[in-house]
Amino acid sequence: MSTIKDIAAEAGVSVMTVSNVIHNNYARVSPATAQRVREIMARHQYVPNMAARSLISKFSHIIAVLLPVWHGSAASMLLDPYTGQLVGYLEELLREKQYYVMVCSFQQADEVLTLQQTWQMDGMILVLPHEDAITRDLIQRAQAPLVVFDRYYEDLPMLSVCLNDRLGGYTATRYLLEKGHRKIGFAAPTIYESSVIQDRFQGYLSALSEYHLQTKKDWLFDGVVHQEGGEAVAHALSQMSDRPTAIVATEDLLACGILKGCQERGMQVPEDMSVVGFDDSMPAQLITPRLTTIAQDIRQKAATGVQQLFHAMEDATYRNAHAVLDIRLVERQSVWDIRHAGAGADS
Amino acid sequence: MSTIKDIAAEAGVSVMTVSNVIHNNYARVSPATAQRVREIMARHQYVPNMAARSLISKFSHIIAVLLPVWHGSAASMLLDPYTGQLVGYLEELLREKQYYVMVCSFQQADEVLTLQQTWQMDGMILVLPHEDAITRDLIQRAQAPLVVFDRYYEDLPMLSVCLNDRLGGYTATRYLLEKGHRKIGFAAPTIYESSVIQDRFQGYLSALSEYHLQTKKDWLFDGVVHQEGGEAVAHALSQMSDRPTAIVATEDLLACGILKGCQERGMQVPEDMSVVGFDDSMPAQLITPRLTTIAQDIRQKAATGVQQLFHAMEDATYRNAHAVLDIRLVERQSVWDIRHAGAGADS
DNA sequence: CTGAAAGCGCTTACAG
DNA sequence: CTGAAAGCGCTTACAG
Repeated sequence: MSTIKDIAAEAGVSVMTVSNVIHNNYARVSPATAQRVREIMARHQYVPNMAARSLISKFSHIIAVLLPVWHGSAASMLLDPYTGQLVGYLEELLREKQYYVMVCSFQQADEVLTLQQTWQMDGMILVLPHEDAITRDLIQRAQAPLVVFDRYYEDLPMLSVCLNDRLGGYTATRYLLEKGHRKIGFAAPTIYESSVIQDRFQGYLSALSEYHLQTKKDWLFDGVVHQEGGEAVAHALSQMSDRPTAIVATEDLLACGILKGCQERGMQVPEDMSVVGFDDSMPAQLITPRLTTIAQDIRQKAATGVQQLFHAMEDATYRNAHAVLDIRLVERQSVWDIRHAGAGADS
Repeated sequence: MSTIKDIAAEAGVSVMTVSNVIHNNYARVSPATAQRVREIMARHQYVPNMAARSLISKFSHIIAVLLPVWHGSAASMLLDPYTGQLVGYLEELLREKQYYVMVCSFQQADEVLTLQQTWQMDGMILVLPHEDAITRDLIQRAQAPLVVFDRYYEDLPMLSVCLNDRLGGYTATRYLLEKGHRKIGFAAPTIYESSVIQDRFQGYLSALSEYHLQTKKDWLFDGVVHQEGGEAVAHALSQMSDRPTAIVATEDLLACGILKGCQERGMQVPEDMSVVGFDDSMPAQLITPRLTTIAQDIRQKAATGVQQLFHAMEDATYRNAHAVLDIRLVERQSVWDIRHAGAGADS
């Protein structure tokens, strides 16, 4: 609870000398004085007050991790294993750089702008962006550098970190095609509203077209989220006369719901229904059969976003950059090889 | 970016009048003035600077959510579905009360104390406490109200929110006994170091003793965490000559790992190995068979902790309270009824 | 190498 | 009902 003033008094120097010691301005303070002041600070367990520092220096070392509120409840977001992990890595990386992280759920862009001003936040990170309108609004009106994960807009200068989602959709679909599948469906929380899902969808379509195949309207499942969404897809599939033999799902939990729902409706998985997921998050290893999925390196993704953010905080002209990270297919057991009645894959 | 000074100048009043308008001190400012000032603030989108406010008022409205770093990596903590959900609810509840939440991973109590002083944090919440030594140190040296989830020490004044863990362990075990099981094992991340797990273990033992049964050293699995831990348990079980027919696991993910590991080693689940989990978190519904588990109301738990915290922030004498929340058994399909060869449970 | 002074944006007694 | 003044803990030019 001691202040810079107390330290200065005890050391018999001015407060500005103490300040210089704190900031290691060696040019401005003699080694002997520095040493003495440092000892006194240690003895008093002196901790600088960030409020005072922030008030005068205009930066706070606070980074906001922004969590959009979906469907009225803020709590669900960290339940999502992918988001939880991403936020965990972000905290770890930011802390290493001596920054503080505030997690803030929000519904409207205005709330974020207010928050940013309230604390003079140095930067912001948006994960799991929901509605386009709000996200665009935020990007355009943000008063501090903002990095957006998993969404981009070509017509807006912005900092984004995405996967090579087109390749992801393509790779998942291509893999199914190579295993002999010709009737392949696609399931996503929202096919047409998110750039990322749109890209995965385009990848899916382009893989199909390489085989001169087309999708079928019935095989497109839009607006399905998490396990419940997947189970709804399974229900729809079970009712279908001309059923696909495989589904590309844009989220592991969704893929798991499909697998589980199909099993519970008497289908064999993967024999009767193959599924490829996305993310390689915790549920992928939990489900039976273990999920074949498009994996991403979440730690690297977090690190890339943090890099962009710090670059932007140092350089006011750096306000438009799009990082596109690699994906890779992780083969497990959720895809049936229908060319010959062999097992899907072993791993 | 406008300040209270700008607003005051434009309104032709003193800054203190503006301050009174902001704080709704109706006794100290005429309605007409208040109205005029309010309009000007709205037009300028005036947002008070918390750093300045905090500097002078000694409180910050910041609550720290403290995440202990396990095994060197900070990121894993939010991966845990229970923790992720708890943190999500905490953020939601604190935000409703107009508080800001900083998530901070830490390794030593000192880091937390420094952090608290740095930002003059009003309160702190510790989830997922790890080592007793560090946790006790923190409790004793904290300079602001601290609420601890899922751990308590009887010899220390502290604020804690736990489950009725003894009842939880008892209920899980008793349920297995009633289904005819007589050889029942127990698996936990750490049986002897955590008060919570110790309570569950006591509950387990007391249910056994009601049936005049004892546990066996081989059937106690200590130090097993998450799915990998569960798979290690399954491996050990598969090698065992005198194997238990059921396991009480103190964490859903651990329970899932046991189920999955047993399946992969050729056992039938639940026929050859029954499992009861703890938490009723997301994995419980994902695994096949769906997990019978001791459920807790995480939202209520979060709310109880927040209540304690605010009580403590308002009343400096409130520094010792232990909330014990109810549990309930959720019957699903992971327990086999071995009295007659019927199915375990239907739901 | 060291210090006195001004000031960041706000609130809190104290006067009127 | 309204204001002038002091000050929270710190940093930033400016002098010496």
